[in-house]
Amino acid sequence: MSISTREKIIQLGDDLLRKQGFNAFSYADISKPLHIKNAAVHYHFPSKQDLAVAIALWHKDNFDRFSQKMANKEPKDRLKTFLNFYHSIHLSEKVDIIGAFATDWHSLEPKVQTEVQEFTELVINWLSELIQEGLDVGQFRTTQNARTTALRILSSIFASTQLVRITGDHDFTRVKNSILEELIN
Amino acid sequence: MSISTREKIIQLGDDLLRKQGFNAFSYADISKPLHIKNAAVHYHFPSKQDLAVAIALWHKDNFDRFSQKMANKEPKDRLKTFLNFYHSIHLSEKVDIIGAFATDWHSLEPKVQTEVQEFTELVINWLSELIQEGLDVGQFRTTQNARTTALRILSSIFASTQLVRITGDHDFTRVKNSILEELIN
DNA sequence: TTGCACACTTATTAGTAAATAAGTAATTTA
DNA sequence: TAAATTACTTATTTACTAATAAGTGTGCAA
Repeated sequence: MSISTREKIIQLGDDLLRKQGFNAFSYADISKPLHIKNAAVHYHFPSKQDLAVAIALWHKDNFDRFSQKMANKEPKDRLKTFLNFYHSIHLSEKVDIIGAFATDWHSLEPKVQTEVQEFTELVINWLSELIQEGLDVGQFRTTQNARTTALRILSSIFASTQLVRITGDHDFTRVKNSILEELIN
Repeated sequence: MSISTREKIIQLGDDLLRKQGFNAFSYADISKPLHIKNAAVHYHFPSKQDLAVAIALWHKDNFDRFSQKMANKEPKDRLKTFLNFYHSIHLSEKVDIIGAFATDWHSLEPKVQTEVQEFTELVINWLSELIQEGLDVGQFRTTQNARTTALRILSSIFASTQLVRITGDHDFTRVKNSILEELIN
């Protein structure tokens, strides 16, 4: 089962969005590497905003699969896998999708914003539950409530994918380790 | 002493950069509100990259003045003022300049990147010193070293200016308070 | 008073952007 | 096997982009 043109466009669009920013790539940047014409991209995604919606939905689907796969693991391991996932984002020179959408927020149509909002809440809720569970079983410690802790972890780690573009590699590992050290008993 | 056209361009450029993103605004977005022609903007800043350099330098100058003004205050108050400054960024619907530059990093020329790097190190060093001082006088507590704590505070607070565009207002105050509660003895 | 720098405007260019209409070949369905 | 449907290409349009060349008026300096 080979990957469809539609999927290739979404994946390349996601790549460009997170490497360059929503307003820094064009349909030509997608059509050329795929050896198709710009009109073919418009066939699958009439407007760039439609492509943005598809990218957001793709992330929701991926995250759903991810959280299902993690469901039976213990909180500590789920958190580590989550942070390792961000490490791979960093290594591939991308930024997190939430930050990429957020900085371009005012150039996104409502239909895109809604999908991004739903995806973000998905991630925050998943993190909050994971933290609450870790607190309940005595694996984690924190003086804050679960959602606040989730927000701090999420913001720290996704900002790091941005910050290390400026300050360099070593700071990513620093932040990642400090999140684990601070939380895990 | 009225504000010069050059300064007006820098300030409006900064505003647009942080509200819309570097690739989402044009010289027309600057010239129109200032009632000048697009060529007048090019007179002061031949290329958009030159404008970006000027914006970065402007932030460095501002931060220098800010840190001088704060020099005699105690660590706790310096940190609170710093976080309040980010609160005002959030209220004006902008994102932090570091994140704005970071997501558009690959569309910036080396001369811009260098200025942004210097500004960012300025902020991180200032924060690190403030934290170290707070630890020394027993005002703060943390299990991490000063730079790591600085990175976590900076990333949390600047990511929050982005994140709350998606999740809404209340989460900013949550994160801000949690930074203070966690650190201050 | 002249000449020259400064801060612009007028006018234009070359390039790129997203988007669309119309056509085509291959596959699927009725 | 005829008629749709799918997945494109060809060709074009409209709009906007950063950037530049050449000109203009104002004020200061020699």
